[in-house]
Amino acid sequence: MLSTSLVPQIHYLQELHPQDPSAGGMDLDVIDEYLKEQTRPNLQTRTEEERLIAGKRKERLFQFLYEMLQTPHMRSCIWWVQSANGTFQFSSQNKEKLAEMWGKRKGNRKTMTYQKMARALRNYSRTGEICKVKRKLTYQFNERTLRGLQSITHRNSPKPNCSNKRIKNESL
DNA sequence: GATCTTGGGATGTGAT
DNA sequence: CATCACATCCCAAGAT
Repeated sequence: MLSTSLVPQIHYLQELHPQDPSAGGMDLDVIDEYLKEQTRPNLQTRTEEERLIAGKRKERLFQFLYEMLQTPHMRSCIWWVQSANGTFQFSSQNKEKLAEMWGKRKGNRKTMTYQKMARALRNYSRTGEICKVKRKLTYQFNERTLRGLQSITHRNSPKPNCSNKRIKNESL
């Protein structure tokens, strides 16, 4: 069928240091190829058709981000600070790459930039899906949003249900 | 002090 | 026609 990878059934719960791991520049070529694929105008028309068939609405930004957070080779752009409470962080060096991917996926006319994507992210502060945390380039999914995304991602895998109430921000 | 990060108003756009 | 979810623009204020 098609490759509308809305639901990757991967589940990575790695708690890695909030250090920027992008210094390796490991998977950037893979990302580049991805970007090229998303540029094909043909793909976009097809997807639109399939979308209606599948009853799928356009993918939301927070869904895209969550998806990227579950994608190992995207760790050069974005990663979990604490996947349990939904805090994640962008790479200062590769955030534009990620934004570009977002823009291509949406089929925007101009190139998406981190500035513009972050603006959209700030709109989430009002509705609460995602909030900014004090740390640089770090945001946090709302609990409800996070649960929703998790349940969509793996509806079949049993999961250790850790009942964590909102964890206080680590002191900086 | 230049560059980076954050914040938000205003207005436009495509889809529903 | 209205609303939603950004996209685009732009400018200003902090942070590094």
